[in-house]
Amino acid sequence: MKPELKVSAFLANLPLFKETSPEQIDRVAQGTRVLHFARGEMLFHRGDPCEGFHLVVYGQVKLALSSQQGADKVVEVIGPGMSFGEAVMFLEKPYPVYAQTLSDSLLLHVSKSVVFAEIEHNPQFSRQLLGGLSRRLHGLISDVEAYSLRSGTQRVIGYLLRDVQVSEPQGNQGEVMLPIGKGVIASRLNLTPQHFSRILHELTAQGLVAVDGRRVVIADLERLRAYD
Amino acid sequence: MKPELKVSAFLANLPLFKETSPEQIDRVAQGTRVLHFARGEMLFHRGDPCEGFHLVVYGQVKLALSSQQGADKVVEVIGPGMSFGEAVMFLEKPYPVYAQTLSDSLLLHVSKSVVFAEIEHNPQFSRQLLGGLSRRLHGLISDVEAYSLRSGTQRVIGYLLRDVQVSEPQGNQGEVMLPIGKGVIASRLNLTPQHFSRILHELTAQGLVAVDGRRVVIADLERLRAYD
DNA sequence: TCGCGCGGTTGACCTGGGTCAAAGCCGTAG
DNA sequence: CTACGGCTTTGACCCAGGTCAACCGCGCGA
Repeated sequence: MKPELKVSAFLANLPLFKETSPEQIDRVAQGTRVLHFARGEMLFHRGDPCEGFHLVVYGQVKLALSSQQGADKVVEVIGPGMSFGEAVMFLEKPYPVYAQTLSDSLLLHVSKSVVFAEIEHNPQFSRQLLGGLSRRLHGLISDVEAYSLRSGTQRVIGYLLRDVQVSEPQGNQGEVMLPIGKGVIASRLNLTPQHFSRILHELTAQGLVAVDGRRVVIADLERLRAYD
Repeated sequence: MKPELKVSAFLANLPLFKETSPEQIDRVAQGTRVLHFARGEMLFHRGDPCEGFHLVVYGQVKLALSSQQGADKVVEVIGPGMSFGEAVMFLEKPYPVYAQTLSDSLLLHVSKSVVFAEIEHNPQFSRQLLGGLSRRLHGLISDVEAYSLRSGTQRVIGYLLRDVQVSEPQGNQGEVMLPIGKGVIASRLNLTPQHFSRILHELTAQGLVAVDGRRVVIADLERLRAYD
């Protein structure tokens, strides 16, 4: 299989291109590179210029801010099927965050020029982009909401409830497999690792959850939702 | 002057439409209503469905989150020439924030349908929208950065430095006229009014600024920038 | 097998900023 | 002029969450 075909196939499977015709996908594929990164590699630093946007085929990428005091803050964790960096592409500014893989990852990089060309004569694509940016924006709004008017415990509960797999329908039990290390989740939730650990401990003490490594069993979904 | 002409004229003067042709503007004007609000009026509540987006001709609008405990959090203050609500338009979700005027305001409301129609055959317009959303997104990222890794004092300083008018070029003095009440600014910066007041007091005590009602004189721009 | 390193946990202590309460400080409508 | 209501400030106190430091436990490479 030729590399370009593989790229087209990858693109076609991504949500962003689900309404895009094969010919259009082929055009985009012309400006797309396949990238392979090992865990912990840096995709770009804050301040780097932006040449396009990224799509995750498999693996995980964290977007984070770093302050001069060495304290980092994870803004977002990007998983398979998701994209990042579109917004930066449309401004004349450098990246405001850095990006680093959390596990070995396969990414696609779509160049700025082909995106701009596609916008020019493909309204579907524009709509998809607008939808994607809007979704990200909403996510950030709810992050701001969480950071400003919810306690650490409430943020942790919110995080667990978002990803919970309910065991039986209408059941009061559930389970979450944490997809990433606890330190990363803590930072994502604006907590120190210590504080995160303590919150989990406290929830355990109250019989709401049971933690075993990365596996979190929700013992009382009802009470967890009602937590004030 | 016919109302539609007035609408077209308003639209033509807004940044969002600066690259848009008169015919296109006229089309958009078909789906645009002029709205007048007195200070303190509610434009929409959190949870309301979204029928289009808003543009501010004159006046000020705050976008804010309200929690059940009655504590509100101002997400953004929108001034003349700026728009809001575009992102919500592209999702099937209701407004995540509420909007309220901070002063008597003249707004335009552009209906969803005319925006979607325009996207269909006007790539310039799509690009403008993408640019606008991207700018908003960047703003939110830097808000998140400020909230998570900067102290209250640093956020206040950042706010002052963003809007400062330097008296003489290369001067070490400057001045800021606060455009809105201190309580609103405090909330915008994720501070209580009390804390905000104390910070200003502290900066005054250190000889960095002088506060007189809504007028803030920056006495030592140098040292204020270097504040750690 | 051992040792080392990293991610996570625990404990003790501290502080930035929130809370509650009361007192100015205007501007405006009587 | 006066009184009332909305901001803003001040003071006293408190607590969620951060900091510093030690420790644990598991996986991995030599």
